[in-house]
Amino acid sequence: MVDLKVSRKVREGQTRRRELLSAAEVLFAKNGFFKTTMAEIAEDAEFAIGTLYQIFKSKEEIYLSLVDEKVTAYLSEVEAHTSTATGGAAKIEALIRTKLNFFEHNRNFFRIYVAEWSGFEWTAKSAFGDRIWKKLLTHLDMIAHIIEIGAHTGEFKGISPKEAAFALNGMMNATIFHWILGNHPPGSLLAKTGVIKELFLSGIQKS
Amino acid sequence: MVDLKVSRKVREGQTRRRELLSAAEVLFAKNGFFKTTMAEIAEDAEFAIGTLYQIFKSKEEIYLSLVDEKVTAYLSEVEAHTSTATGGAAKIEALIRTKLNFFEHNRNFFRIYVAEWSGFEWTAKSAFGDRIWKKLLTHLDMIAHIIEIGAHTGEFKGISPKEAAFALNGMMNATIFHWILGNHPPGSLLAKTGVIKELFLSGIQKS
DNA sequence: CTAAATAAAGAATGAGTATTCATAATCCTC
DNA sequence: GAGGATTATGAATACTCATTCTTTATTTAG
Repeated sequence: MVDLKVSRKVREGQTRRRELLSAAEVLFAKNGFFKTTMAEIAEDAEFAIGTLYQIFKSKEEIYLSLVDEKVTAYLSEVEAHTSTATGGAAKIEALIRTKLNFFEHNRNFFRIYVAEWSGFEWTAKSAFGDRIWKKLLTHLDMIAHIIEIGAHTGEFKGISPKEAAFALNGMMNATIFHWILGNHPPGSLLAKTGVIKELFLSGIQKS
Repeated sequence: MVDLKVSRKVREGQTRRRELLSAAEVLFAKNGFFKTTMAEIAEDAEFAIGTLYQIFKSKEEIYLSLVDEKVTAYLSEVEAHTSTATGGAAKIEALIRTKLNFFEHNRNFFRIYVAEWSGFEWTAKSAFGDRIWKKLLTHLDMIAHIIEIGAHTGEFKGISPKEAAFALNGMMNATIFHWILGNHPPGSLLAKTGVIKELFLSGIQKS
C-alpha cells in the first residue's frame, strides 16, 4: 500500500515532468530560449507558474534537462546502431541513418540541437550546460574513432579523423536543416541516407 | 569650406559607426544578442548610451547592420573569386579557399554568422533580418548553380545540386567551427582548403 | 563674441519577466 | 470526516535592461 502510493506518486511526477518538458520543447524550438517565457510554458503545459518551480528549479534547468535527455537518447540510439554494424562503411551508414531517423521524428528538437551546437553553450555555461557540451564532443570523438579504424584497415584515406568527423557531422546537420526548411513530407529525410553516404564516401566528382 | 566641413562630418560619422560596430561585434560574438546590453556596447565603444541611439535606432539595428555588412562583404569576396575560376572543381576550390580565408580573419564574426544560420532568424524576423536570410539562401543557390553546371558538363555526379550545396556548406562550417574550438594558429585554417576539397570531390573512401 | 542649433551625456522611465510567497485547494492518516 | 500535512496557485515582488528625455557641452553662423 505504502509502496503502491509512493510509486503512483512517482509515476505521476514523471508524467508531469514529461508533459512540462514536451510543452517547453515546442516553445523553445519555436522561439528560442530567451524569447520563451515561463508564463507561456505554464500556460501550454496547463500548470500554474508556481508549479513549474516545484518541478524544476529554474528556466535554465528546464531547458538543460530537456536538451540533456534528448541528446542522451539520441546518442544511445547511435551507439546501439553503429556498434552492431561491421566495417567502416557500414558503421558510417548506420550513423547517418540513425541520425536522420532520429531528427525526422524530432524535428522540433533539431532547432534546439543546432542552437546548442552553435551558440548557447558559449553564452550560458553552467556545469550542467558543460555536461551536454562534453557529450556532444565525445560523440564526435566516437565518429572520429570509426574513421580512424577505417584508416588503419585501409578502407579509408588518411584524412584527419577528427576533421572528417566534423565534416560529416556538418554535412548531416546541413541536410537536416535543408529538409526542415523545405517542409518535406515524412519519411523523406531518412531517404537521404544514401546521398550523404555516397557523398561522404565517394565524393561528388565522377571518377 | 562648406564642402570640407560636411565631408569631415561624414567621415567622423563613419568612423564612429565603425567603432561602434566593432565593439558590438566582439560583445555579440562573445555573449550572443540577448546577453549583450546597450550599456556594455556603450562602455566598450566609449560612447554614452544616448549617443548610441543617435547612430542607430535600436539594439536590433546595430546587430543587423553588423551582420548585413559582414555578410555582404563575405558574399562579394566569394562572388569575385568563384566567378574568375574556370571549371567546377576550380570554382569549388575558390569557394572553399575564400570562405576559410574570410573567417580566418573574422573569427569573432563566425560565431555570429553561425548563430544567424541556426537560430536567430527563427526568433526575430524583421524585414531587415529577412534580407540577410535571403542573401544567405541566394548564396547557397549560387553554390548549387556551380554544382549544377558541373553536373551538366559531366564533371560531377547527378546529386541534387541544392543538397550538395548545403552539404558542402555544412562541411565548411563544421571545419571552421572545429578550428575555432581548437584555437589553432593563424594561417592554419586556410591550409585546410585541400582537405575539404578532397573530401567533397573524391570522398573519404579509397578507390 | 554671442546666440541659436546641434550633439553628447547619462539619469530616469517603463515594460517585461523570472522567481517568490502567502493563500487556497487537495490529499492523507487516523 | 477532521485536521494536519502536502501541493497547487497566480498575484506580488524584484530586478534587468532598452529606450527616452532633460540637461549640459560643443559647434556653427553672423
